[in-house]
Amino acid sequence: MASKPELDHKDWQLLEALQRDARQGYAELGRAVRLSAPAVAERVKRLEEAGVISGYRAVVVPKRLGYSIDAMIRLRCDGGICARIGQHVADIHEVLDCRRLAGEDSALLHVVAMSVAHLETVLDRLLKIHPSVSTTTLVVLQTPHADRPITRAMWDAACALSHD
Amino acid sequence: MASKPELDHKDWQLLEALQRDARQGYAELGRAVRLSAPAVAERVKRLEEAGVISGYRAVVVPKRLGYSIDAMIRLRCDGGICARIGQHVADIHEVLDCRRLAGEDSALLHVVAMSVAHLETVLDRLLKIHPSVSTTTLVVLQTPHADRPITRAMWDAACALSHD
DNA sequence: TCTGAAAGCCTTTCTAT
DNA sequence: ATAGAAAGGCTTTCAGA
Repeated sequence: MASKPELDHKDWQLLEALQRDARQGYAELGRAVRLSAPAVAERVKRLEEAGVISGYRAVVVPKRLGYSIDAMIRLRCDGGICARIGQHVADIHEVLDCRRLAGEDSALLHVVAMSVAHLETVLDRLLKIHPSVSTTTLVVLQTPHADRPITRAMWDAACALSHD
Repeated sequence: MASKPELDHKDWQLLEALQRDARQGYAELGRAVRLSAPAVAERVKRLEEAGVISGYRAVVVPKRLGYSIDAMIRLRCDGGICARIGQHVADIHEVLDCRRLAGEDSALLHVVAMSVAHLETVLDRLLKIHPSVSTTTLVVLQTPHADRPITRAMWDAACALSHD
């Protein structure tokens, strides 16, 4: 899971281009990296098969669909509950992200809601998971950076620090 | 920013399909939603122009590039610093997400690192922003859900609750 | 692993409804 | 807002290196 596949300069260019716009075609990508379309298609397929690229997603803006509230919810709960937190929130669709943590909090959720009343129903559902569950809700005021791309510059700098 | 554009069933089908795989072509989408390719292209363009779709991204897996550590960092700091937290972390590329919060914490960052030593250098850079900055680091053990799609089922249920 | 060629399909634009 | 038609471009496969 944590291997470092050998990515050359063109692989990085393709990765960066596809993070910028996943709908670019192979011909267009090929022009950008100076490779033929079939060569690009092969490289991209290899990146997918290596698990470096896990998919391609349209980015949907919840605010534009009426979700005016964006919140992060810190959860504390018993070990057994937290170990299965993903299953417990699986059918609460307002939970967009769910991470289990080591540290002060047991888990962290990213939640969207259409109103304060709606947020309240989500919190109620979370508290109903188990009596040991308690929550701290943090409302997002702004998101200066979301899902920034992983770039070659970033990777090179990190490798220099980790020297291996 | 928080309007609810009228999305019909086919718009939702397109949104869901593009969240599943952003590289599908218009012809393929058209077959799925029973619409001609030009009609699909127009609808997708409208969703983009309405800001419902803000872009298309390849999902890159940091672990597969050597980033073995995934952490959430809670920040506390003076108001003036936090108001500009996005700028302050802009050139710390290990920060993939940055949100300013209302509540116990002033901001929350999603950070990746290649090693504990690397994570330490990131923390040091964060603390160097200003003397008022303090951090709480939470290491991610697992991510049962990441960026779940926004679906019509979810939206319908939410609208029923918010009845408007 | 790449290029180049070829077939078939797709995107895009335009027209008309 | 959609379908249909047409031109050009694109994807995909295959051969050859």
